[in-house]
Amino acid sequence: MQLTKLSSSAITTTTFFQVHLPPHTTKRRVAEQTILSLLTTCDTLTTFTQIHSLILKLGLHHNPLVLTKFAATSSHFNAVHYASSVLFPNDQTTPPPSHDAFLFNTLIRAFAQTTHSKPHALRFYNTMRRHAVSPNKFTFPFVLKACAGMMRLELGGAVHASMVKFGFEEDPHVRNTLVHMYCCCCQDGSSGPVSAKKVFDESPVKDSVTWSAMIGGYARAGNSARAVTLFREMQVTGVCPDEITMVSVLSACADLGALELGKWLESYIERKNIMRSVELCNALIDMFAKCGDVDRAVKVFREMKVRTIVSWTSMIVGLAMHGRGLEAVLVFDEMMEQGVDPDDVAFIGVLSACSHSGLVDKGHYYFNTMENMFSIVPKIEHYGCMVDMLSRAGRVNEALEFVRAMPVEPNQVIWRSIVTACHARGELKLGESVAKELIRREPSHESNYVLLSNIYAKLLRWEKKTKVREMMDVKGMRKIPGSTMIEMNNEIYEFVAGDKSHDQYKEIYEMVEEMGREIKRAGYVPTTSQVLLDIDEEDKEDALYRHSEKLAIAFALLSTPPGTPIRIVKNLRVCEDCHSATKFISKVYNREIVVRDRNRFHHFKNGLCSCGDFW
DNA sequence: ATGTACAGTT
Repeated sequence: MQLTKLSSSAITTTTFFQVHLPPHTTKRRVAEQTILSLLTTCDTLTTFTQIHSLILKLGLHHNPLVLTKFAATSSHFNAVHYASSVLFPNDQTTPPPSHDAFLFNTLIRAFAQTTHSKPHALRFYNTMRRHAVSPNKFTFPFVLKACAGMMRLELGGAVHASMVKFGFEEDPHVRNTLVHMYCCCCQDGSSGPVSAKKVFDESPVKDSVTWSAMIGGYARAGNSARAVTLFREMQVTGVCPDEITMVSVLSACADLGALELGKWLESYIERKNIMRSVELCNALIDMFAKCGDVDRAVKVFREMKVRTIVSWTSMIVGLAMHGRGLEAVLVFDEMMEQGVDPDDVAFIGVLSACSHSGLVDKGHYYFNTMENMFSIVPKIEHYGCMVDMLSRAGRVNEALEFVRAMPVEPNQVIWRSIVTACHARGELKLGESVAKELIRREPSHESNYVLLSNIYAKLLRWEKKTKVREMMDVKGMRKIPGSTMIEMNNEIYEFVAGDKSHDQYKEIYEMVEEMGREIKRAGYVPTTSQVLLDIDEEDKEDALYRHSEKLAIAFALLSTPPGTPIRIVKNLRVCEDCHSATKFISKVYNREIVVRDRNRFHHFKNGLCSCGDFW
């Protein structure tokens, strides 16, 4: 019998032979083997359905091996009803006595690992409990993983309680997954991974997985400083980090924009012989780009032997972030030439590269390519990139036409990018009406008020501007305070506007005064129109001098030898005045100043900025 | 069992 030759087309032949096989013969073992192999190569739902009926016809649905394999395969097709009918063929409520925890575990694991099947993993866990099948220590990691993927905190907590009841809370595997579950479930909460930290702290034995889960949890929750601190604590305890720990630490480092830390991490990876997996290299590319050393990111990228779509996308986004949009699209083309198909994220990357570098024609080309060549249906983000691209290029009317023609409902992000363009291009009447509409629809979003207030400032309508300000006060809203971070001697310093918490604050303010005098002599004129307060011009200049990035730059000028490049990281977009002042500072003090904005870099050198004032 | 890229902006 040549039934081991397997493919979809072999099914019919196989069916023909197998249905006629008498039970309990040696041939029956062949049947079992055949089914198992067929399940391995099963790649379409149709094939899977055929195998399903085959199993039932052959009475193999009591065979634990076949059952287990079938259950696992069913998750690929989200075929929960098939799995149920094989598990409980006669009676949907009572499983045969042969169904033990192992079988349910297989099923739960299979569904927990497939993105869209996680609810079914929980369903089978409930079924298991309903039938009083006792879970064992292998059950919990799978169930917790499903809870983590669906961010079901309450459910996760209940599973935790039942885990304690069954006495598995001491198992290191289970505990690690528990930490991970609590980390994943708290991501939308403001309190951070508190429950996870509690389990973490109470774990008597912590291995690299325990630490990775916790560090990754802080990094994903946006608490990057805490993630890095935890990594330092890990080193003290002597547990050696693995490449997965390092990916999380690098991601936190990228978020902080701490280049010195990042360089140290790379040498640490080298020193400890930590495996440079593709994911680790991807994290390095992202980190170097977001910390301002995009050339080093390119170096890592070029030295990689195997690249994934994430590697290419990180490189494209990295280059775009530094205003090197042309290089970014070249990398995108190179990727396609090498036969790597871009995904939707890669297209977001290349479209935003076009948008930030004014490459309107290329943007249109890639947008069309996405649908025509790769059959990727554009999402709201892709439309957003296109609207932003047209708006930035000063083609506000075309942007509006694009919005009208697109098949999805525009969201607030898209309207805000139009208002920003109106502000920059002097289309103030249009900007005002769109901003008002935004406030009407989304009254709790601070940035809508700020946008409207900026437009009134440009129109010199101070009374209206004050009114907007009052609306914000009534609702108890505040502008997010701007802050600037700078790395100096292995410390990270953070400045906010008018900050006086620094030890050397007097010297810093004197330096700011001096900087102001020097750059004015070189031709700098303060841009006072952006100051939100309705005060006289001289006070406005004063308010500008207190901006956090000027404080950080003054601190850097005081603390580093002449000629050293200065790197700072802002939490918001750089303001017009600081952008202009920094250009003059780079010339007058002969310093290269690298500023990381909320979403991109400005390299100031000799009075010019890499963004070409296009940002 | 733990990990990487993602439109606008204050």
